[in-house]
Amino acid sequence: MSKSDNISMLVIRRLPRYYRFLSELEEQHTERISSNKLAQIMNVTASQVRQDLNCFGGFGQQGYGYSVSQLKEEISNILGLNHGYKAILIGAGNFGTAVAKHLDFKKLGFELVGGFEIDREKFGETLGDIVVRDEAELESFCTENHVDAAFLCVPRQNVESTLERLYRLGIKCYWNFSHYDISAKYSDTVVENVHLSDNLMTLCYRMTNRGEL
Amino acid sequence: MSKSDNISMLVIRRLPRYYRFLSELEEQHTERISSNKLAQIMNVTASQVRQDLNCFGGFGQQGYGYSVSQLKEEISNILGLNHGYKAILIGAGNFGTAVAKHLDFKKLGFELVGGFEIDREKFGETLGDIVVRDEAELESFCTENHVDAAFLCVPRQNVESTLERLYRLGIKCYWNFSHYDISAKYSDTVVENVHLSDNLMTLCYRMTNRGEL
DNA sequence: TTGCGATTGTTATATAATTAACGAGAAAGC
DNA sequence: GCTTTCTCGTTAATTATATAACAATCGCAA
Repeated sequence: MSKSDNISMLVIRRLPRYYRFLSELEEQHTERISSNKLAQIMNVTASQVRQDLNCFGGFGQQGYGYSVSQLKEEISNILGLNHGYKAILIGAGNFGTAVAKHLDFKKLGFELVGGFEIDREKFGETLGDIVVRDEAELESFCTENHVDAAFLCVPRQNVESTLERLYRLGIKCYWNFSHYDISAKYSDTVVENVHLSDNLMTLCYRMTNRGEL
Repeated sequence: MSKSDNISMLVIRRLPRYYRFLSELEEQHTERISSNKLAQIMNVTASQVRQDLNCFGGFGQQGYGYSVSQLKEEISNILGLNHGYKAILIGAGNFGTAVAKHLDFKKLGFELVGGFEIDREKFGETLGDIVVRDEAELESFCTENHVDAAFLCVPRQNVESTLERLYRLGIKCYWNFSHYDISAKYSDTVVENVHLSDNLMTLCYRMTNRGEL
């Protein structure tokens, strides 16, 4: 499928950004775009745009540029946004709720199929498309329903035990909101972390040392 | 203050992670740690640990290693976690609420001093330490109170106008949760983005291509 | 249908980041 | 107090990433 089998994570992490800008261009009914113009809008170099895209194939045409809709489609395929991976939400607290309600998972390659909580007061609550279940039902649910990934929105002290249960159930893909490093512990997993605290500390650093920018 | 004035963002972004692991070590009453052991726990190389830390100073001692509490303190100072920057929350929807309630800003270098919303039903609501105000009061509030940064939790279509108002008020440090690229537009700002959609798409890619890991 | 301007894909170069190597200095044991 | 072991700080080597350069190719106009 891909030209090279060894594509840098840096390139991968830029793909959603390309996708985002291409979506905007499409909304504005722009049909074609050159690497130069795209680079200008995105505040990067044209070289990088061309080289990034060429990791996956020659989507452009000399003298013309790239077709916005076609390129967007290609990136969507590369990312696998059409897969509709089945995901469950673990933890329906403030964050879990916000995540479940806020995002359009269908457009992001996923389908949210269930949510689990410890707090019995929340059982039966509806969050977007899903219903909050008793966390004790996790095992039965996952054996009856195919689940590809878990969105971890539990407090840090509960992560390790939850993780062990999920791992035993064969669920090894995590979107991790908790203040805990999964990847440092389990190596055969796929983890994307959203470490909000880390991110905010970085902002703090940059505010403190902003003279150097 | 720092040995070199040109420290890579990659190093900076690793600092909160060091801080996190050092906090854990401190909780376990570990007094000293070698770069080797720390690297092992964090799943990185010892070389990187030593070189990262040495960007800011020689905090260790040959034959001994690093003092956990001292090193943690040093990193805290480097990040500027003691500053207590005054921040306001823009948008008290699902995400804004979750962010305001969930995080311990004091420990992260900030103090949340106000929240603003369009939806009048939310005016007067309490979120953690703050009260939700009418967004129309933004200008008066910011002239009466010193504000260093804004946490942007508004939907994408409202970002641009909000941003313009904040910028005019002299607030140029943003923690951005919206699906929009500030840094590509304003250059004299400090922005940290939490692009959840981008992050989830990356997870999707990695699940789709996990054979290559 | 021919030629010119535009823009890609790709190769070469420059820059940055990571890892390895090692000398110097401190602690701990004898 | 001497020696051995540890472990840092730092410099050197390697690897990875980003930028620049340019030939090949295509649309478009004359």
